[in-house]
Amino acid sequence: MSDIHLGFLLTRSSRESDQTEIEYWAATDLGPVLLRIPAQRPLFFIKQQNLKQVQQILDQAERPFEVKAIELKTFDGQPAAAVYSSTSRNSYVASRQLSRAGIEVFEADLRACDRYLMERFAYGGIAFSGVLTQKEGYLEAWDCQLKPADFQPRLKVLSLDIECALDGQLFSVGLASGGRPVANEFSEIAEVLMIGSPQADTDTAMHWFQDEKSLLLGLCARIRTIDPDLIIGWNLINFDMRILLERATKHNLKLHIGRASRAASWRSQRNEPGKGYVTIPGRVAIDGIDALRSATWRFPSFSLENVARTLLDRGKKVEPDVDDRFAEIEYNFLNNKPALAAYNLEDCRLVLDIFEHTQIIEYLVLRSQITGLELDRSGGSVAAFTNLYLPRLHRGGYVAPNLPTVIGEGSPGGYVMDSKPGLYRNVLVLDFKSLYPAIIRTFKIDPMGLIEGLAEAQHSIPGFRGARFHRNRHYLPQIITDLWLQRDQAKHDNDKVRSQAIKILMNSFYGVLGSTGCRFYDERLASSITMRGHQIMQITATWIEEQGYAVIYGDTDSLFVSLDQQLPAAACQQIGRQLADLIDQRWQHELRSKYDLKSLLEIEFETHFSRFLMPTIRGSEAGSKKRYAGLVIDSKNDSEHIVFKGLENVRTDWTEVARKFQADLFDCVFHDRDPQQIVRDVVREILAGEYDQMLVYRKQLRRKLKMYVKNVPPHVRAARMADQRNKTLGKSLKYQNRGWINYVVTVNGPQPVEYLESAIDYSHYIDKQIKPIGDGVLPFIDEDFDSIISNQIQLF
DNA sequence: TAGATACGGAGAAAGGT
DNA sequence: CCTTTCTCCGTAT
Repeated sequence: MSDIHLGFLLTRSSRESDQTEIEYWAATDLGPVLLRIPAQRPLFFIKQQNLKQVQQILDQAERPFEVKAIELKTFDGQPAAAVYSSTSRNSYVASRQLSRAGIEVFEADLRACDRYLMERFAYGGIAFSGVLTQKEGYLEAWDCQLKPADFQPRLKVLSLDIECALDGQLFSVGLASGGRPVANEFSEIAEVLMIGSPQADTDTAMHWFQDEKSLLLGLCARIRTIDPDLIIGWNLINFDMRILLERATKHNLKLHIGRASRAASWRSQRNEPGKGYVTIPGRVAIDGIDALRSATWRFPSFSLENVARTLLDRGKKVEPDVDDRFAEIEYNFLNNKPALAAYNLEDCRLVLDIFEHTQIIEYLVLRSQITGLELDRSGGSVAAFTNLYLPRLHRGGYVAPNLPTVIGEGSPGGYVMDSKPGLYRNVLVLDFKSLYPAIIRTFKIDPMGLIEGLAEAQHSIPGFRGARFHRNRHYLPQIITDLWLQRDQAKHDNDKVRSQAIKILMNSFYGVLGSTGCRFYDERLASSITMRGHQIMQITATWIEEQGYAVIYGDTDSLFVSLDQQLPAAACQQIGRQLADLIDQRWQHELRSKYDLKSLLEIEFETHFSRFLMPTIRGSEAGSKKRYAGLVIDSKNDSEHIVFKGLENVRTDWTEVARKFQADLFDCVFHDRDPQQIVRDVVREILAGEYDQMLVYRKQLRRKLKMYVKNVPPHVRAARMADQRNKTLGKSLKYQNRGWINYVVTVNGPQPVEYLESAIDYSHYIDKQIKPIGDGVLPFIDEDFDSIISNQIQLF
């Protein structure tokens, strides 16, 4: 049979022998298919001016190659030639030799399996033809042709979680699946593989193994039988998979959990031993933490307990100490295997439910379909941009440039206005919708367009830092326009996942062009975006002021407009809409007359704050930036809420008591109530010990504990004290390698909550957590923190 | 297995008197 | 002892 089939790409790799063969595993409606594409000739590019020298150097190396002049040219206008090799290895060696000889090579870093897809614009979904052969558990397509297609895969998802001793020795492995994840094709699987003699009294389906080695072999067999497309877990790669691979190595085993019984392998991250990437041929291993982060989910803690509790309202109340947890697992392994099995399986289920709740697989699949990135790839903005841009650039007649070697002065960021501090009534916020993508579309910002625009200076569009952009020869504006339309459609369809995936991608383009890790980096590109943004903001602000309204603040793409105090809400809303219309029209006119361009800038009236506070910088008269609060009234629901930006209330490194106090205080002030009582109350209650639980500081240790040498901040002092105690008590050290620390300030300095031994320093909290918040607001209503609490302060 | 810059505040360290 | 600078964290966009 040689029909056309549809599939979704799971994994990609090259096999090297005397030739390079590309292999893709795809999920299809016929089950897993291995696509084999033999005899690929990896290539890179050189300049034709170096042809002779290249021939000479490569002839000496006695590796087969072929050099061919081609129609493409480099960004500096030189004609290019392609250098083909028989294998990736030979191609790599040849490019290295040439580089060492001072000859510039282009696109030598692209993997054959990535280039093949890229050049065909194949992103996730594919159609393939070729003869299908039935193999054991999968189909194989030999020498197939491949092209892009829309295909929604139905993926088989398996959740995996291991339990082990502190030293990594395995106790059990839980496997779960079921109807809960939307995309999941499995019927219910819920089982635990455990070391030990068979026991009858478990509620869980068990597989028993006599030792670790047979457990590992049993797990491999079980996974091959279940045959999932995705294996998911919590910290799956750097914990479960790493340990499974380490234990397998210890027993001289390979972990044959891949399709076609192939072995999983591990590659360590540079400079980060113990962290890395796992490759399982035919299957994708997805860590829930990385996946949620990549979709911009944020939690104060990404522990499974906390995320499950937050999203599912399930999970344990208190997170046990690591040592206690391992101790309990070990105790249960020895004395209560049913309990261990139940615990093991529950974690698998929590992960499944989190995946379902967040629709994270749907997000990853969409991202893969839009960008061509692998499902398990986190980050990858540069790679996504390259996938989209490079093949188009080839069609435009250019080979891609290399990473920048010299970096100049860089590019400015967003424009942040000086603010006018004060307590206001009726403040409007106007926001440019996706400002940077809109600038790219409007002003035709594009890597190739820059080259061509400079060459044709007369009719091109001016940018900044000497840039000029071609009016027609460009790709990025169209790529963004396509995404923009798709996003509008997704919004119209109420498809939040799709809309979110597109938004993240569009917003990453500007960052990529300003990143030296991207081969298309050019200061003139990033500056032409941000500096145009500055200009747009400043001009728009003058237009608003011409209408008689005060602009009191603005940041990057938003402007804050103060209206008359007396205006009713409906009138404010109307002014907001009128201003937005006026601004859109003026930009249309302005850009048409000045540059003969169609403005795609769009400003939206986003928020009406009925009350608003713009604070001053602490200890200064100047208005603050990136810090404000406002009261929004939702007339539909007859409800209201206060929006905090940048202030202590939204900062996780401030104590709960401070955050709550700030919320209460703003509530008072925005409703014209006298705040004296709540100020006095909070001070009295802190001193009375009524808030002790809310006085905990929580802060990240963003580097290794040893690396804090230049100074020792409080959270580091607390962490060092904790691990000192852990050491004396023979417990494992918790803070050496980054992480979070909870501490309390005592009369003897900061102390970790788990080893709190001195009295809490209440005066510290009043002085450093309550007073600064009072001082930030009270002067605006002619009150003063110190005077309000003057008779209480004598207490200490 | 490389998106960006701008900003504020606390507290330690360094520097001046 | 007081002021300035530096380090660190978390945040806005």
